[in-house]
Amino acid sequence: MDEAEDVFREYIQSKGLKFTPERKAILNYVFENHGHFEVEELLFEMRKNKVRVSKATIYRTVALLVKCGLLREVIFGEKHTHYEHVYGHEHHEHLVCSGCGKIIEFSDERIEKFQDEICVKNMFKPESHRFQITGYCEECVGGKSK
Amino acid sequence: MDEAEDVFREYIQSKGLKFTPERKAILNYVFENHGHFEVEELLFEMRKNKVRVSKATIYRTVALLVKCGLLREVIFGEKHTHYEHVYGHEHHEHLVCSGCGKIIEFSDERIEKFQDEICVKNMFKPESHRFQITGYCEECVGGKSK
DNA sequence: TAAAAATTTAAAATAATTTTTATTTGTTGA
DNA sequence: TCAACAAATAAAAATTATTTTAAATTTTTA
Repeated sequence: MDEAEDVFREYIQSKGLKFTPERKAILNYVFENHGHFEVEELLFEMRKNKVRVSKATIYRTVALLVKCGLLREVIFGEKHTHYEHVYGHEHHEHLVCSGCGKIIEFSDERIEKFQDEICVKNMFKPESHRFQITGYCEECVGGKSK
Repeated sequence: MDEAEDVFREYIQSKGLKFTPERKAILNYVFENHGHFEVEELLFEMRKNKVRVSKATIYRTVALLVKCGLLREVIFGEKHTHYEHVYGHEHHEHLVCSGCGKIIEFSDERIEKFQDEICVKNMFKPESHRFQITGYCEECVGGKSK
């Protein structure tokens, strides 16, 4: 958590921006209270604790956190963006249950090798990848609501 | 193309829906003129040829085409949904260039094996997957505009 | 052909996100 | 210290993609 703050602070400063109380508060909430989250949730969580920041500031700050590599966007098929921690978590992929919305994380070193192999073949310089499997989790198999 | 129409017609009828001229026209444009496309493009293309259908109808029809397995949604990191043909194309994954937006398709049988292995391990019933690599294509490496 | 059902259009509504505008805060230097 | 400049904020308005609504039209069926 403190180290995440260092990374953010450093990024902020390198861009000639300011490490404002709002940015600090958002960073704290992002890294103390959530795994995957959405902007709306974060806002709600902060409001609940009487920490008042505007929605626009959250959107702008989260964008900064993505840019400096602390967060990444994850798209689960809903209309709004989900975010997850990059800092302090090893890279992983997702299983998304269409029944109950549950997210199961998994990782496998073979995926990176794969990526490299494919990129070499296509003369492509990879920056990131996303592997996502959609289907039904154990509990939802059988009573498939969709 | 004709076969795609058969699939659609069959689906439509199996659901007790109607194979209207609008639906037929949209199907034709989807399968004659496009690889990847967006609703807005499709609308534009049809208007250009004086084929008049409302945007709402396109959205509704495209959703039907997804449901019956002729199309699938692909998310490239933009705010609007992209669609691609499933019918007549084998399954593939995407390399998305952040520089110029180019999409390179690739496929590899190992990915399906992988999926199955991971799903068994997690007691998950897969329905679909998506593997996408973001980065820079040959031409864009060097002059990285982002 | 009349009545019911489904579909269409166009406009309004919605949802997520971005932009604008006026205000606030922080900093700088005379 | 205080004007003046830059950056950041809140709140509201704007935007974009998509969905819904309501009214009109088409199709099907009895």
